[in-house]
Order: sequence, then structure tokens, then C-alpha cells
Amino acid sequence: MSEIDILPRDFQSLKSRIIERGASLPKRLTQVATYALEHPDEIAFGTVASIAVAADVQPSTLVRFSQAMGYQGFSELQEVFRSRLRDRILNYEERIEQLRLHALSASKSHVIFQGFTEAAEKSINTLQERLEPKKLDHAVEILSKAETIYLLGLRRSFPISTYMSYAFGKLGVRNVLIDAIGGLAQEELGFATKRDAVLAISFTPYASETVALAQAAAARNVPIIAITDSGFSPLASLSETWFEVVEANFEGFRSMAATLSLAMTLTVAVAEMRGRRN
Amino acid sequence: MSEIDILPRDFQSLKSRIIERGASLPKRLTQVATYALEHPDEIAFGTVASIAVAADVQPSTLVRFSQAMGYQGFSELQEVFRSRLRDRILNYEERIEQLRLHALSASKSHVIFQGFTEAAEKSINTLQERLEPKKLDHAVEILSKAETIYLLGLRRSFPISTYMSYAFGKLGVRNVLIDAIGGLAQEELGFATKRDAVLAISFTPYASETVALAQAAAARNVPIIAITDSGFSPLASLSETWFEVVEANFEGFRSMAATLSLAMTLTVAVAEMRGRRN
DNA sequence: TCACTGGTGGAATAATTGTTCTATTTCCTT
DNA sequence: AAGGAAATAGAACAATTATTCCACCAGTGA
Repeated sequence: MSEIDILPRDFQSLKSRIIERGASLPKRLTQVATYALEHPDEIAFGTVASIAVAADVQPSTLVRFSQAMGYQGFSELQEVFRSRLRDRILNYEERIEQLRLHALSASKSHVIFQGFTEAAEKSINTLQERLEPKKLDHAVEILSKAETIYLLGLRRSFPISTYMSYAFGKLGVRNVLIDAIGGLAQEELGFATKRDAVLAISFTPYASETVALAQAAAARNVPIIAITDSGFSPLASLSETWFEVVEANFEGFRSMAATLSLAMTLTVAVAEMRGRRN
Repeated sequence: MSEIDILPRDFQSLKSRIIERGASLPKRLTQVATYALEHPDEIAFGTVASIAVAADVQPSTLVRFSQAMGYQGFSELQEVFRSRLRDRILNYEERIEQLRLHALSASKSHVIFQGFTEAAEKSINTLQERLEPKKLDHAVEILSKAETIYLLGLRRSFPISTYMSYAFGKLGVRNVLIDAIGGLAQEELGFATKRDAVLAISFTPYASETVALAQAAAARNVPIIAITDSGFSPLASLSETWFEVVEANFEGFRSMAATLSLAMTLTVAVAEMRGRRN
């Protein structure tokens, strides 16, 4: 132990220290280290006596362990384990209930707001769990090789393609936003070749125009990356890679938070990949 | 107290009981009830003595309170407060750490994705805390009275106004999307009167065109609702009500999740309010 | 085999714990 | 205004707390 020895006051650094020093400690102290990492809640709430029984050691061993970690005694170490529990995010039930409480005094508008933020968070969590990194890499690979990226997303998906066009523009990535102005969508996409790529975004009910445009591009061997909501989507079979993004909804209005996060990821990742190449 | 009296073993039901009985209790016990609801962590970790000091009551009062809630003593009540902390979701740091572990094997793209989802969640949480229901009601009130809602958001905010235009259209709310096509923004907004309303969206650096258009509309007494990111925004002073939405960013790219949630809220709330009037 | 060292178990200790009890105060009703 | 019931404060209590201490053990090198 060095002379100047900053003792961990937050759980993360204490955890690191236990992992680091734990293995090289005497037998019983290792036993405590293992127990502490596996049952942090018990350390936080228990008493020296109760933990000693649970970890099958003597009470004094716990104190010695605490001292080996640099603390004066067990209580000081326990405080760190408690701090871990102090500032935690509310669990799901509590959050719902908090919303309900707010809602009692709050207006209909506020309930709607809570509904949408909840849907957004759910959607994001779902995508975090389901997104396959390999697909992401593959899509970024294809898009970053494209000379021009054609952004195809109409109606409900138009905000997404709009955003991407804006962000790509900022990042110096050549792109064409298919906005179907003047009914010229087909013409806008007409110049796409197999050296380009199409990013197609469409959700149920799949806008027929989007599907038709994607099919036309695919027929000309333009690589297609799709963001859609199921394997049954007509876009899925047309594309090199496709992402399944299932958005939660509130009163029938689907969130766009997950799709937007994915869109932002693609733009920045593509720009980053290009930057590395140049 | 009824003869058969199921005492709360989980925090939720205890909380309900405290709220239910709390107000009708004697002075000091109400004081404890208030403190307990406001500082559940202190109850979970503290001792009778320490909590008594913090809540400015006698130790015995805590015991009497516990008994008033149906428990034998303070320890039994404390156990319920502790159970609340036992099975919580990971806290912020722990989640980050989990991501890091994933990220070890994951690609750069995946790290970017995590960054954006994180920013989205942060932004939403911040807005949940800061959004003032009164402002929301006020904005909905004004917008729902407007004959036509003019949606003014360009550049980075254009996806938002686009979405709102789409959603309003679906909901049968008359609106005009200022898309500045052909440089005709001023003309698009030219027909707005004081019986209409403008929803202006702009963030730093405030697009000069948006500000100019909003000013022109304000000069003609068209009510303006603004979504922006600080009180210093030129939109703030022009508007009837304005929302401060601070988005977290990842590598300089600001999330849009919070703004989008607010936008969705406004559209649905306005449609709902109109539906009630008809 | 010995002495020595670091580690361990368990009893002893002083402080602190939750709880109980009672004198006193507060508040309401008559 | 007085009486009485309810509520409170604070001291007293036994139980439990974290910690310390010391006898004993296991392993090592001479």
C-alpha cells in the first residue's frame, strides 16, 4: 500500500480495488472479497454479525478485510456499499407510480407527455437489446463506400430522412434526400447506380411509393439498407442489410426515438468511417 | 384499524398507507410521515437516532409512527424501506460499465449507438423533470384555438416540424408547414392572422430565417408558441409561451428525443382538446 | 525440530442500537 | 375556564452493535 492512498468513496472504485487486491489476500479475506462482490446488498444492509454468518467467517474477519481495503473499520466500507444504493434510478413500478401521482394534479396534456416519453424510453431500450452490432457494421460499411447516399423515407419516415440529410450535409457526406417534391421522386432517385446506396425507411403500413422506389433501385443493383419494423416488410427482401426497429406507441402514436437514434448512429458512423479512409 | 390488518411488506403499499393515513395523524406523526416520503433513503439507512435528528422529532416518535402504520416497531418499518432499494435497476454508472463491457467486443459503430441512446434517455429525463405542466396547458390552449397552426422549424428543427405537420394532418388539424421551398417561406407564413398560431422551433445557433419569420408574425399579432433551448433565445421574448428543451449530446450531435416527445405531446393534446370542443 | 511470522477464531468491550415507560404538555370538549 | 384525553418529550433500559484484543493455529525456513 502506498503512503498516499486515496480510499475509494464510490462503489465503482471500491469494486475495482476489491477485484485488484482480492485475489492476493489471505484465504478468509478472499472469501469475504468474493462474498462482497456477489452480495453487495447484504453488505449494504446487514450487520457485521449477520454478514459474518452469511459469508461463513468471523465478525473480526470483516473488520480486517475492511482495513485491508484501506478503511478504518467495517462501517466505513459499508458506507460505500450504501452509497451505491442511494442514488439509483427509480425502478419501473416506481416511475409509473410517480407519473400517476403527478397525473392526479396534472392535466390531460401532461399525461400525454408522460405517455410519449415512456414510449420513447421503451423503444430505445428494446432497440438496445435487439440491435445486432454485425448488421450495424455491415450497413456502415456499405454506406461509407457509397459515392452518394440516397435517403428514401416518406410520410411518417420523412422526418428521419430529413434529419439524416441535414446531418450528412453537415458532415460533408454527399447525399440526396428523396422528398418527392413535384412528384419527382422517381427522377430524384434515377441517377443512383450500384456505386451509390439507398437508405430506405418505412414502417407499416408501408408507403407504396417508398416500396416501389426501393424496388426500382434494387432492380438496377443499387445496394439498399433498410430500416423497417418486421421481416415481412417488402423492404427486407430487397436490402443488403435491414434493421428491425419496433417502436412502442402511446394511444396509437408510435414513438420515433429508437429510429432516430439509429439514424443518428448511421450518419455519424458513416462519416467517421469515411474520415478514417481519407 | 381493522382486526384483520395486512401490513405492507412492499414499499408501494406502505407508501399508499402513509399517504392515506398520514394526514389524519397527530402533528408529530404527520411530520414523520412527510419526512419519510421525502427521504426514503434516510429511513432505509439511518438509525432511529439519526433520523430523529434529521426529521426533528424524538426517537420515540419514530417508533410510535411505525406502530401507527401497523408495525411492531421501527425496525420492521425500516425493513420495508430497505426492500425498496434491494431490487432496483442498475444505476447510471453501472449501466455505463455494462455498456463498456459489451463495448470491448463491440465495434466503433456500436459505441456511437450507445452514445446516442444514452443522450436520448438523458434528454428525456431532463425534460420530464423540468417541463412545467402549466406552460404545456397554456400552449395547448392557444394552439387548439388557432384556426390554422403554422409550423416553423428549419434546418435542424425541420424534422420536428415535418413530423408535426404529418401528425396534425392525420388528426385533421389544419396546419401549414413552412418548408421554405423556393425561398417562399415569407409567403407561406404571410396569411397567418391573430386567429391562427405559429409554433416556432429553433435551437442555438438560432437560424436567422426562423427568427426573422417569427418576428414578422409576432409584429402582426399572431400568437407564437416556441420550443427553444434557453431564455436567451430570440424566440422566447416573442412568444406567448415557450418551452426550454435542453438536449444532451454525443460527440457534439444533439439528441432530438426530448423535443420530439414534446412535439408529439403537443399534436395529440391539441387534437384531443379540439375533439372535446366539437 | 525449532522458532517465527502472518493469519485466524472467538471472547471481551465500550458504544450505540431500538424500544419502553412515564412525567409533562397540548389540545379539545364541556 | 376547567377537566380530561391524547400526544409528546426525554430519560431509562436491555439488546445489539462494531471493534479490539489476545490466544492459538498453520505454514515456512533454518
